Amino acid sequence: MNKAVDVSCMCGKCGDCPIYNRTVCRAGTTDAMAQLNRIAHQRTYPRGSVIQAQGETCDIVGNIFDGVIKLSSSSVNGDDHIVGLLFPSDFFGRLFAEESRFSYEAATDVSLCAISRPAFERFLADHPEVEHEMHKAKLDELDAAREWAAITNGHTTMQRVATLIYVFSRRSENQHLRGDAARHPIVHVPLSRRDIADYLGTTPETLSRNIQMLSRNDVIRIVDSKHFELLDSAELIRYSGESREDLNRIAAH
Amino acid sequence: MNKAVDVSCMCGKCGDCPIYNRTVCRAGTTDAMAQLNRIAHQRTYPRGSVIQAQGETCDIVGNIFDGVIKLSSSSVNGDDHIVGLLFPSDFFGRLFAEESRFSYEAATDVSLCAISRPAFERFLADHPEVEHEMHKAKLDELDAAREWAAITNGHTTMQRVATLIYVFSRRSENQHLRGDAARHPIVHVPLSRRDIADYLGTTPETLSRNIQMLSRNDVIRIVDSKHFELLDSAELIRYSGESREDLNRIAAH
DNA sequence: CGGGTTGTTGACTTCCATCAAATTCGGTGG
DNA sequence: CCACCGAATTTGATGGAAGTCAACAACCCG
Repeated sequence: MNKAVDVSCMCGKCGDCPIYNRTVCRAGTTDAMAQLNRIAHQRTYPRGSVIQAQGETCDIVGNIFDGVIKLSSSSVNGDDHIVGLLFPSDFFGRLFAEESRFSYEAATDVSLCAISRPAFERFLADHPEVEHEMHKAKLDELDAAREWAAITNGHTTMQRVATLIYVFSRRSENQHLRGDAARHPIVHVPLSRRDIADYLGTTPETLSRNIQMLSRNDVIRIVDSKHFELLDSAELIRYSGESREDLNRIAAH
Repeated sequence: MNKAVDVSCMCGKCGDCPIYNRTVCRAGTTDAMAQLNRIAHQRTYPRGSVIQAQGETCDIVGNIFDGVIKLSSSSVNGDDHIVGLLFPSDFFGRLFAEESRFSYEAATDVSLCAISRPAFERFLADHPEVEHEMHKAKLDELDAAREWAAITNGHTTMQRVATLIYVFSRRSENQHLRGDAARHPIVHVPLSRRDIADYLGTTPETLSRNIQMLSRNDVIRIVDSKHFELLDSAELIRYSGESREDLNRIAAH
């Protein structure tokens, strides 16, 4: 197998690309990356826009550059359920399928590297070492999806809420904290209450009650609707009903 | 890419293999299959035995020949959740990972073609066209897992029960029906009530109540605890809260 | 023929979805 | 800058679905 070379991302402006060190961008050789650069292009979507609708033909795939994409399935009755969230450096889109079973929607403003699906499939056929990396990443994603399914099922809403906040606290850990280092970390959850509720399989009302409860019990402080100060990490873990190790494994994604 | 040849299954006794026409056994060339035959071997597990424990090193992978494997995640409190079921011709095991996040247990007596994981990974490295097929199969599995997660979340227990029975009715459709063709189909659900409950994210008690309810309303007739006569398919679909098309897509797996 | 497992039924309680109303927030134009 | 509007969030009150505890029946297997 060719040695992977740490080269530029396929987005085309890779000097300052923050996500260059993952899956696709890491596995390919310099030649492969050059090839990718020719077929990839940057795009942005405003919050709320649909990148790929459920049941439509799958046109594009790619890497998320910035923002959060929600992967959701909506049934006939109008109530939809979010089955996954995609973050920067995650791959989005459905390879090797004509139509998408889920919709990909921008939960925040999103910018991404897009590639035409057929073009990327041809690229993968030429570069099995890249497909191998994609395959491994998908196996991890499958494990994560199942792990999340196990959580949303066997647990109370409060446990799910606590788990979510903890996972997001780990995710935003390496970002700049407001104020001095001695302060408690600020957790940023860039989703609306409705989106969080859809992800956790509950309603905005019940979600709000649980968040307020955590606040009343001094586990978190609500800075604004999308920012929480984490006052008592150990207590949050207790509310989640999971062990710290399990939580960290989930957060690792 | 090499042309796929419709050859024998890797289990080694392929003349009468009932599952030869899927993923691995279909994608490889004759040479590849011969190579597989050398490293694969048949094995059987009695009902209830653990094929691969959660957190243990992943030794073996392979194809299921007969029986049902449950893929479950158990938390510290002892309550475990079934995150997936694997049927004949499904691939089991976790490639490219040192330890398994889930346990693979025989829900019924199981016989399978087993291959050492490292040996199979070397095989895949030599045969990218087979890895490509594995990759595609996993993408389908990921979709199915997410679809199931959406079902277990947004729906009532009765809807989940109805969905499960319908899916199993489609699955056992091509098997021999008892009695004459005019009779209603017999649905075989080879799982214990506890396993079904764990899969649906409920309790044996609630599950039992719902099954009895379907029986009282003449949707099904309970032949014995694992066999149901499907009296009114349309009514079952109504109870499931899904459209017939969605159900069939789910059943297609 | 017992004893243990599995499945069913009943009574009670808790959690959460629902409906409804109040409040806050974000943006827009005066 | 402030007033205003609509959307998002929070709070309150209520009913229903389902989990829990407990007892019982059916089944399997030695």
